[in-house]
Amino acid sequence: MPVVVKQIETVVKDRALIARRHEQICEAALLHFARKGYHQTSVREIAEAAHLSVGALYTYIKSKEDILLLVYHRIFSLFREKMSEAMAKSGDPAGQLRAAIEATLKLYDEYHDLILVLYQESHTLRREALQQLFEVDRRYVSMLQAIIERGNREGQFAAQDPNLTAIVILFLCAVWPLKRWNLKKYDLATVTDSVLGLVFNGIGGSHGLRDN
Amino acid sequence: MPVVVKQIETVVKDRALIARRHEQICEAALLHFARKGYHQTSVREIAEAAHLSVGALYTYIKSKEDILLLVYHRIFSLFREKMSEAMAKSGDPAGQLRAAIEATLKLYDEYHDLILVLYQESHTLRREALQQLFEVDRRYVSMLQAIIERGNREGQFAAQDPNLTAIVILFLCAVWPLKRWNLKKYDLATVTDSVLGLVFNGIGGSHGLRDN
DNA sequence: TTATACTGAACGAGCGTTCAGTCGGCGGGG
DNA sequence: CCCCGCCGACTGAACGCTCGTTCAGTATAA
Repeated sequence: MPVVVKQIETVVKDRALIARRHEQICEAALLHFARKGYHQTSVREIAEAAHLSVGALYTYIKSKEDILLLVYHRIFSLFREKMSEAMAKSGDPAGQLRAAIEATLKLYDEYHDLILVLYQESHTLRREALQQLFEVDRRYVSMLQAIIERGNREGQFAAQDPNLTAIVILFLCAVWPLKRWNLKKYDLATVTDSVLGLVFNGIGGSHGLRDN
Repeated sequence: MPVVVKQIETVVKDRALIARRHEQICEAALLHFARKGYHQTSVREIAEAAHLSVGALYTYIKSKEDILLLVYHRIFSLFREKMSEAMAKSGDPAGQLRAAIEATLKLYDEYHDLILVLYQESHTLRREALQQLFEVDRRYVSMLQAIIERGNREGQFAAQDPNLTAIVILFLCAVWPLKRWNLKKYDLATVTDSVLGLVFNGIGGSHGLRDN
């Protein structure tokens, strides 16, 4: 569902048109960002890929940075949606954690170029935009943290610091998009198994995780 | 020890001077790259920070990208040195793995801004330079991989795919520099403990998680 | 006629890069 | 011993180019 980013002031009035154009711009930008990065793609290129003139583009954004914001907001809304639905499944903490990790990896797989841009270009954002990004990250961490804490209470887990563990596990999922170039010979399922193996058993044991 | 990067052609003749200047440039560049990234720091800024004029700077490099290469080569030689000495210690695979992870995290701590630049600006490099980077990465992975394979043979570890596991573990160490902003309240020792805990025992703690 | 969406040439700033020129120390001829 | 010329190291104004951004103008539909 298209989302109008309210922080971005526009000249055009029609709300539906704004949303449609923002989506066009987002997709066009992502196409280039993933290949060349933010700084090496020009506004002209984005405009062309979005089937707009430079002038028209600038009636939907105030500056180039707005395009990056647009892309980031797309990530956020996407993840909010997908993650919370993945978490709501199994009641067992171990099952929930497994589902969360699987969902995250699947998302990272589907939007790997987006994640790459997220990690590589975050330092480009202004303080205000960065705070927003941190906030979203914190929310995902606390989702995982809640699961881990429950697992600890029920004796399934023994994590010393649930917050730290949540951060580390979430980061671990980013291997797939960030180290893609040297994971070429593996597929999503294999990497998922490896990550789940490490999280649940460490390096010492593999007790047949995928038993379905 | 200063290292002359032979790939970079220079106008100046004196080898020792080149090495000294390259080190100056490296440090100056890193200072700015860490704060603003590669694209947002100008050659003028780097020259000033290195106490050189723009013209003098260009007698030690051929283009701006050379500066990034210089920085990368610094990382490589540093890591080659430190890692191999850390690996050569204990004979026990578990002890070796632990030493390797601890050494990596300590290095990542000391040069966290360098690592950040490495991850954020790698897409700026030309194909040739990228291949070099990959090669170095592969070497570190295979160091870890060898340890894991030995641990498997001796029954201490049970990693299904040692190569994949090595990649994942090495990546895991990058939480510390890459997620620094939301690990502010933790210190190196705590994060090291957490990473070691996850690698050796998983989330289930020392007793380990049995099948569901 | 007017409001709205759009066009693309033009602008100015900043960038990476170059080069004509300066400086200082060293060596050999007077 | 001095002086001159040379050469290696350095200087920074200038150049050309690309970029983000703007705006006078066009098109269309109401």
